[in-house]
Amino acid sequence: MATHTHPRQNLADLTARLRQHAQRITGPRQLILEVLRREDHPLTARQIHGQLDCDLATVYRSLRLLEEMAMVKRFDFGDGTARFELLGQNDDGHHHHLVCRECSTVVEIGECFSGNLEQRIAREHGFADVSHRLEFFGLCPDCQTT
Amino acid sequence: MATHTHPRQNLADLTARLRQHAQRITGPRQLILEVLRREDHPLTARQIHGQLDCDLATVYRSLRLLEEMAMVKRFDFGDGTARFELLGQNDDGHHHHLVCRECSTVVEIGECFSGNLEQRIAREHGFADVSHRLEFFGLCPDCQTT
DNA sequence: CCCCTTATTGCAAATCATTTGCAGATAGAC
DNA sequence: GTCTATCTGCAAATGATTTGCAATAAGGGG
Repeated sequence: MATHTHPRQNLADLTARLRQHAQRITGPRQLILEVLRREDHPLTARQIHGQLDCDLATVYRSLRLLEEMAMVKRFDFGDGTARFELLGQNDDGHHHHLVCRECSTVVEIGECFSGNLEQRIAREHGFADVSHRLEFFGLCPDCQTT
Repeated sequence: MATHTHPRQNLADLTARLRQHAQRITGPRQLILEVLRREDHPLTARQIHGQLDCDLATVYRSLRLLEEMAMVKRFDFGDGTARFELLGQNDDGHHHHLVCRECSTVVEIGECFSGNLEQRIAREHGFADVSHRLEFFGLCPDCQTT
């Protein structure tokens, strides 16, 4: 798959998708979608909350809802804080990141190793429905001089 | 406490490595090493603590110390709880796991995709010292029927 | 061995991310 | 506008992990 730079989706589409799932279009939910739409990096619940004017608990609840309806995808960079990205209409969101160990800059990685390895691993161990989580860590150009 | 059949390293070696780092050989630390040595899958701090008789905080502190001196490796299965495995003398511990989404059974995966992808990603984005974290998730044989 | 210094432990309280209970607010159907 | 199930805000609860501090023990020196 090429890079998964998801085309900016307009709010109307987003709210339409929300409505499809028989959920209410509330102020906080629209605001959260707007924030996610304008950023192209994974954001933490706290970062999202910082740009909004609603309760943190509501942000968490909304993100969970949006995740369940496949409108956002949760990523885990291993620092104990979840990050969220908006998903395109027919995007399963499968991609990876390259994260700077120093400044936490995030680069999106479109490519992924071939599914062969995954399938072989599943078969060898009798597992079904196998997926994977892969993230890269390193020092970004800016942090290498230090 | 039963001495099991897969003790890869003896306690003497482990304490020697501890001593090399000018750290004290305390009861809790030896006990933690014993527990890790007899298991061959990653354990949470709480699980380790359950087999011991010392404070949970001490387990966390010891694990952190052992991790810093490269005697144990920390893994993150994305469930918000760190797991730890004992490392061999010259083992960097780089390997992956296949985790059952239902029962959390863990299978160790020896192989890894070629470093080419990692190197290309590093070069393309100007990152240095790039590493990766990769874990597989699926349904183990036992959980497929249920 | 005993002593002494310093690392380490136990315990309780503190953090941090995230969740949950509940009463009051509100979106959307009628 | 009314009505009702869904939300939201707020506060308190969770669960993993960390930290402050006084009491304790490890290992070197005598």
